[in-house]
Amino acid sequence: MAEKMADKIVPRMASGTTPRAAAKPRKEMIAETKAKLIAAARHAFATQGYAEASMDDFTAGAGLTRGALYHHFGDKKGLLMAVIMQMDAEMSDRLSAISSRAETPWQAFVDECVAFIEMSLEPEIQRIMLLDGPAVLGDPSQWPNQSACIRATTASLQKLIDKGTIRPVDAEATARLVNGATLSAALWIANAEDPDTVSKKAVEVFLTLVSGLLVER
Amino acid sequence: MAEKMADKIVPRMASGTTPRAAAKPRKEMIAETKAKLIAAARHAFATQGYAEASMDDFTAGAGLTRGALYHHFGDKKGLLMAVIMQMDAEMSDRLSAISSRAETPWQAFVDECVAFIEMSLEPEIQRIMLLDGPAVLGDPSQWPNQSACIRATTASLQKLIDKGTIRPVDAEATARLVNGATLSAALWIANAEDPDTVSKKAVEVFLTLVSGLLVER
DNA sequence: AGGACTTACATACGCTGCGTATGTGAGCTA
DNA sequence: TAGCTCACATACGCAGCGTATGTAAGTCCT
Repeated sequence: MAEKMADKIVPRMASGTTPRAAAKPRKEMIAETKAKLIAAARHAFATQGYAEASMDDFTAGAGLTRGALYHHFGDKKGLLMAVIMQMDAEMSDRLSAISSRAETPWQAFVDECVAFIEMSLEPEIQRIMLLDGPAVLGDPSQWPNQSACIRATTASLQKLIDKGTIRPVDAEATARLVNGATLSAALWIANAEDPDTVSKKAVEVFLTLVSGLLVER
Repeated sequence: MAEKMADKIVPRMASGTTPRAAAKPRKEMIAETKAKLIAAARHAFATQGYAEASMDDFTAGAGLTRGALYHHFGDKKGLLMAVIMQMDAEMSDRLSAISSRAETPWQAFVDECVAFIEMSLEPEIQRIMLLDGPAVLGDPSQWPNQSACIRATTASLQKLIDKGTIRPVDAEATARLVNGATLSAALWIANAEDPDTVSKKAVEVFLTLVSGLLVER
C-alpha cells in the first residue's frame, strides 16, 4: 500500500493549471492533504514508534514534504495529536456499537471493557494510544477530546448506577480505574508468551473485581 | 544533593598522578562514576523528560562526558533502564516497609496500593516509571527485574488467598490489574485541578473494586 | 619494581532529523 | 483580470546521537 500509482513523483501537480479535470475545490484539497498526512503518520508511528518515525520519510511517502506538515499541524506533536483524535474517534464508535448490541446495561458495560482489551491488543492502538501518546502528550485525561472511550464507559456506568445495579460510586472515577486495569491487562496479554492463558486469567480477575461494584452479587 | 563539593570542575582529576590521597581502588571509582551518571540522568529525565534530556548536558553536569555513558551503559536506553531499576528497587523497599507495618494481611494489601498511588504522584516516578519507561522500553512486565512492585503486590495477594480472605483468583493477574487501576488513578489525580477531591473519589472506587475480591464483604 | 596489557574514560567526527525562514505558484475575491 | 491569500516546497542552521579513536591510569605478571 501507500504509493497508489507512484507516478505522482512530483508533489502537487507541478505545472499546468491542471488542464481539465481534477478541478477540486480548495477545501477538498486541504482535507485530502491532511488526511494523507495523518494516515502516513499513523502508519509510521504504529510501525516504528513516534520517536523513531522520521517526518521527512513519512511525509515523502505521502507525496508531500515537511512544509505541509508544519503548515497544518504546527509540529510533530500536533500531528500525533491529530492521529490520536482520529483513532480515539474510531475506537469510540466501535465501543458504542458493541455496547448498543448488548441485552442488559451490565452486559453492555462488560462487553465494552472486553472489547477495549481486545482493541488494546492491536499493535497500532497499543503503540500510539497506550505507549507513545501518554509519554509525548501527557495524561490522556487532559487531551482535548478527553478520551471518548472513557466517556463511553462513564456513560455506561452511570446508567447502571441509575438503575440501581451497581453501588452509587462516582462514575467517572470508576471508569478511569477500570480503564487503567483493562489497559494494564492488555499490555500484559500482548507481551505474554502465552496470550491465551494470560487472557483468560485477566478476564476472570477483571470480572471478580467489577463484581465489587454490584449491589448484590 | 548531587554536586557534593562542586570543586571537581575538571573531569577525573586531570593531571598529576593524584599526588596523595584519593587512592581509591578501581572498583570503587567505577561504582562511583556509574552512580553519578545514574543520578544525573535520573534528575534530567525527571525534570525534562527522557526525549528532551540531552546526554551531553547531564553527563557534563556529573563532571563526565558521553564517553563514560556509552562505556558503561551502551546507549541512552541502557541508562534509562539502569535508572528505572534503581527507582524500582527503592519503591519496592518503601512498599515492603509499609506492608510490614500493617496489622492484617488485607490491610497490608490496601496500604500497599494506597502507597503506590501516592508514590505515583511524585513527579519523578510518574515521569520516568509511568510515562517514559513504558514508551521507551516497552511493557514493564518485560523489564529485567520485572517490576519488583508487582511482585510485592502479588506476594501480598497470595497470602490473602492462602488465608482464605479473598477468592482463589490468580495472584499475578490480580496484581497487574490492580496495579493498572492504581496507576491510572495516580495519573488522573496528579493532573487534576482539584487533586484532593479526585483522590478521595479514586480511593473510594478502588476500595469498592477490590471488595469484589473478598470472599465475604 | 617495572614493563606490558587492560580498561575507563575523553575527544573528534559525521550524520540524521527537527524547526524556521523564505520562496512560489495556484486559488479566491473584487 | 489584477492582487491578495494561502498551501505548500525549498533552503539553511543547529542540536543531539552514535562511533571511531586517542590516552592515561590501574592491574597483572615476573
